[in-house]
Amino acid sequence: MKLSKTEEQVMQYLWKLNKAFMKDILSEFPSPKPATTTVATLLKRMTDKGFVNYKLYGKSREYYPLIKKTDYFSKHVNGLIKNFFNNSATQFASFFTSETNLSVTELEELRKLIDSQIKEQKK
Amino acid sequence: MKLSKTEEQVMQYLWKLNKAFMKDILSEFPSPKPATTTVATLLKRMTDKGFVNYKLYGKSREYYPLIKKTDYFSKHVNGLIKNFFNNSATQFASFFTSETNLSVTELEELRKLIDSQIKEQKK
DNA sequence: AACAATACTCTACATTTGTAGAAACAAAAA
DNA sequence: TTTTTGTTTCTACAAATGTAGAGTATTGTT
Repeated sequence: MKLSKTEEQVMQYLWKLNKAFMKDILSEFPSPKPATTTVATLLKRMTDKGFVNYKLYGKSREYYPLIKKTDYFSKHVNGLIKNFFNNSATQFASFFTSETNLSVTELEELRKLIDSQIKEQKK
Repeated sequence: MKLSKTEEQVMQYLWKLNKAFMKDILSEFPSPKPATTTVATLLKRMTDKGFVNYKLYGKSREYYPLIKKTDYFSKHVNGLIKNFFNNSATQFASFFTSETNLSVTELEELRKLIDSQIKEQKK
């Protein structure tokens, strides 16, 4: 099961807030905000799909994500890689560095990251 | 305008083949192959959306992509980055290196890539 | 206690997507 | 030339998605 684009948006807010009531989510939306019922519907669907759960506080629900952003994401990215780069992460990386117009500073940062990643794994 | 998942699949084949008749595309599909009419519908929709065009050969059409894979893709990835990493490519890269379980060799390759990228940009 | 603000469920409806049959037609094969 | 095969358009239809009104319950406010 998968989230639709809009549901993903709501998920985004949930990840950011960790937990939130309707109104918190609503106030995250930029104008023009969707109708409350729209968000309610989305939350219901997301709950049905098993991505979200909630704690009851009286009548109100405090929603929280059931999936970590990174987890959801790595699935996502892996699908992407599989689909577009015949399953080669390096190929993807290559594409990524050349096409994502990172600045030199960013690239250097990235290299640092990779270095520590390498050290990490060589342990 | 955007391609749906299945349309993306067909696009994939088109990118691979450069140009193709119905049957070529059809034969790319793994079993169970979809009905020809299904693929026909998809191609029509893709043409309508402006992602594909064709050359007529008698009655048959030789389809070809109007968008380069990398172009389509960078848009895609940029959307992804925007959506999930508050528009920070470095954040994404960081995620990418730590979560995509690349091997040391792959990481080293990647570093090499970044290095040349840096050199490239410093010019 | 009466009212206003909230949150939730139900219902609804237009679009988009996945999938394919039926019909039309042309090119290739028999 | 009659038949078969491939290709396309039309039509169809169910599921998913985006969006929200109506109605109902609840809680905070005068």
